[in-house]
Amino acid sequence: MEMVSVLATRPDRVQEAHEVLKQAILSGELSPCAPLAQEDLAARLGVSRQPVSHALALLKHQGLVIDRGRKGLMVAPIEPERVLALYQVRGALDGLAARLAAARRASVASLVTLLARGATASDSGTLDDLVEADAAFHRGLYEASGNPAIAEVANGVWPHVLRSMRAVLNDPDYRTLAWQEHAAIVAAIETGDPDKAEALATGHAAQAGRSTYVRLTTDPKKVTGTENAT
Amino acid sequence: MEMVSVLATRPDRVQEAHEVLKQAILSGELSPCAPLAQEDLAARLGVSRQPVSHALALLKHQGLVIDRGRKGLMVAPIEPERVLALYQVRGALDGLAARLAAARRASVASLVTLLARGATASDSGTLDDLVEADAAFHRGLYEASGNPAIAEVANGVWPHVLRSMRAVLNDPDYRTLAWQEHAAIVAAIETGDPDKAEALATGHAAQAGRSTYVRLTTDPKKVTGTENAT
DNA sequence: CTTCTGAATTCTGCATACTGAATTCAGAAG
DNA sequence: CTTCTGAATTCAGTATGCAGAATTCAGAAG
Repeated sequence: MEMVSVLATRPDRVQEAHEVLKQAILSGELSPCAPLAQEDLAARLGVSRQPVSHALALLKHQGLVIDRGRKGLMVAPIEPERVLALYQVRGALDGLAARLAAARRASVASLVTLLARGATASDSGTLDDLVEADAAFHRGLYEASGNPAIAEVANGVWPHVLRSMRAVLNDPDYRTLAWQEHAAIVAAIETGDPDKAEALATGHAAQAGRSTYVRLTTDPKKVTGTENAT
Repeated sequence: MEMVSVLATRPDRVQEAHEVLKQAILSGELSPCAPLAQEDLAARLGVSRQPVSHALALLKHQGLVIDRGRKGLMVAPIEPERVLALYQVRGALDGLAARLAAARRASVASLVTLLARGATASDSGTLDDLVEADAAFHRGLYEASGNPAIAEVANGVWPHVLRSMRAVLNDPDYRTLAWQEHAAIVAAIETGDPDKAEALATGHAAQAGRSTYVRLTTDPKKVTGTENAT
């Protein structure tokens, strides 16, 4: 007789710290290159240093936090070249997902819904809404592929992408283009054209990568912030 | 005046535990579904439970270790479907790497060396040599791509691939085929044919994935072991 | 002989304490 | 005024200790 506490599931301090810190980094609340002192973070989160240490180790493994010589850790800087490289990888993953989805004639119902949400967010949403709508669409794409490993691997890439995404989504022109491309991908999937779907998805990522790269190298001030968040 | 201890670099107990446990899992020394008790592992490694706990958290994040209900953790089982899915992802990454390498006309000198090593290992090497030669070739491919993000992301995939690789590499016929395909990829890169290089690399991964899948579903005994290692 | 109940055992997660190293600041020498 | 040396401080890593939860085993009831 097992009493699996499906309810009353406590969020695990390590996981909680991990999530909070991750979000803080992704949202920019913790600026790139911001120093990360275990004691300080532990105090802010109301826990001891131990779970914080665990969480930082996870973040380091993810590449969101890097070793600063010996002065402990710091939030990883956003390097345009690295972001570009990651967008290329994302392109390969998106391409595979789109190809598989088209090949298996996956239902595009949920993707269409996500397209609608994106259109709405594109017009009258906050920046956070836009970012979330974009991420949600791509998650939907991964799901439509039927290959769960794609989403798993992509989970390691997206955090880095999200950090720089705010920069491009500020551009209304890009927003429109992005969702047109999203729609085209869905159309190709619905048609059942794997080659086209893959090409469109890969091209979309390449386009997004280039736009982001330009933004990052043009407005370096947007990513060079060094001040701490409260 | 900074005294960076480039020398006398102590391996960090957490990192050490992580590496040791990871290797133990990859080599099969720790069988799939083997229970992992912190105390036990700590005693074996001669450290306290803390670094072990950290290392296990990392492994869990990597998917090499999973939560067993409430009975702590256990070595992740090898699920054929999951391996197949991962091989598909690997194919996308390898394809991208090969494409980029061909497009930039990367030097194939190191890859040729790796091919030679593979041929040698294929004839007169141990299983470990074969696995290492294979992994080394693909690392070389990622490096030739000039995109460091590929290797980073692939690092998350390969551990899972390596776990099941021993199964296929036992087959002499497959060994020969694999290194023929490797050679073909290198040739396409040298020729500077991105499309061909990508297709060959993707195809190679697909082939390897299928072979592995067949092996795993045919000889389930090879991956169902439950006994502990000393 | 099977089953239910309760107590002991085991184990993980978290906190606190300690150690060792590295940075930083202060004071003295040039 | 600059620079070098040494001591204090800060901080990460590790170990140990504690508390909560769950499993398991033993004993009794049916």
